[in-house]
Amino acid sequence: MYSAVMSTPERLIEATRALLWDRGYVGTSPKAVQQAAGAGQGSMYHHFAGKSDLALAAIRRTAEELGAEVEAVLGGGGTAYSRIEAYLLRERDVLRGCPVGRLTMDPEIIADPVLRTPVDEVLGRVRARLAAVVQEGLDDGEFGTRLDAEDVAATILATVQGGYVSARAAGTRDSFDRAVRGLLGLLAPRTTGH
Amino acid sequence: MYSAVMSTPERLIEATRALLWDRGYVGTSPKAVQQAAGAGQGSMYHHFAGKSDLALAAIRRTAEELGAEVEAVLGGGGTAYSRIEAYLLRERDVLRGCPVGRLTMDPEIIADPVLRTPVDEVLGRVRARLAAVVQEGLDDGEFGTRLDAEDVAATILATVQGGYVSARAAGTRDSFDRAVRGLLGLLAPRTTGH
DNA sequence: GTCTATAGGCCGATAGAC
DNA sequence: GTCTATCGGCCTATAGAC
Repeated sequence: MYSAVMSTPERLIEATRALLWDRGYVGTSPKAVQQAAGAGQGSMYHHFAGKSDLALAAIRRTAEELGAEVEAVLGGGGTAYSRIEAYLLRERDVLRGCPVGRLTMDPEIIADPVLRTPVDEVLGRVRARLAAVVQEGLDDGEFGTRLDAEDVAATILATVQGGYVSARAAGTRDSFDRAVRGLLGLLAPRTTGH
Repeated sequence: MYSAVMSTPERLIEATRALLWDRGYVGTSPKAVQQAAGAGQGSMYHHFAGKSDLALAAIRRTAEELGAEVEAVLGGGGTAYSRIEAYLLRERDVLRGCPVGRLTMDPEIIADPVLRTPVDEVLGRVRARLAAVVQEGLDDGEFGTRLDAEDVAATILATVQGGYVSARAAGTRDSFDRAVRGLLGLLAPRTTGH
């Protein structure tokens, strides 16, 4: 139940965001949204055309928020390695998973270009931002040679997204943390050679 | 609709496996299973106690199959690197995602220990198998030094699971392939040093 | 803007005939 | 084993009063 200081549309969007995160699109019903938002049936349909319209507003906001958070971490100062480390180690509710990545498992979202687009766009932006940082690191000789920045960026994003999967399967964030440590180990500047 | 040469329970399990893969647990209804299996309502409830019982049979079989496939690839000959490469490059229906990993996004599966256990177990076994191969590679000096085999194994599994997420978001397998290439680049024996 | 009433259909399951 | 009938409840809206 969201605070009454928020407008009804606001509360509906926030309730939908939380439900999409936890239960996905298929598992989220208008009725559940209304109850969580403290709004009536007629009220919801007055402000939004229907379930998919409400989901679109929720997804857009979640995507926007994620994009801003990632930019805040990757746009900071320090070496490329330290910024990637900061991205990988940033606070996460690991067992809850990624509010955006989770949506890719929903067939109805993947099948609908309107709903899929914001999901595709943020993940694409995160990947591009990671690639830029990796490229900086390559230019500065921070990482091993002969690496492709776009490829490594895809690996970093995938490690995070897949880390959630492992962690949720196990019921503990342990495997997420392991995956991140493993990746950092592979990325780490090897000053001693081998 | 599954071939009539299969018994009714067989057809029900196979239909459930396909639906769980594509639509998840929440998105899979007994009615849809019956139609796909060509079985009636009463028939389904005669062979299985209900939706979760049927899902359990389906999940167990899918998990078993995945475990065997992974073992076939990782248990083969060649260097550790080449076996990991074979695992990463094995044929996959990338846009369909992982039939096991997908289930971790289902709150009802994660919340039910009976349904979650087979999911947790296979992914755990895959990770352990990967770790053994990585350790062999470390012992043979194939990889950079100072790496933890368990951590790297978690990274490999996560890259695959997360690769599916990226690919489904984009609607193309491209980012999956990139993530894999990036990981192989990071793992690659660097004979030239840097 | 919000409410209640109503709709047709699916949900997951049970009962009992054949 | 498989069938049809039936269940209470939820799904996603729509309609129209207030």
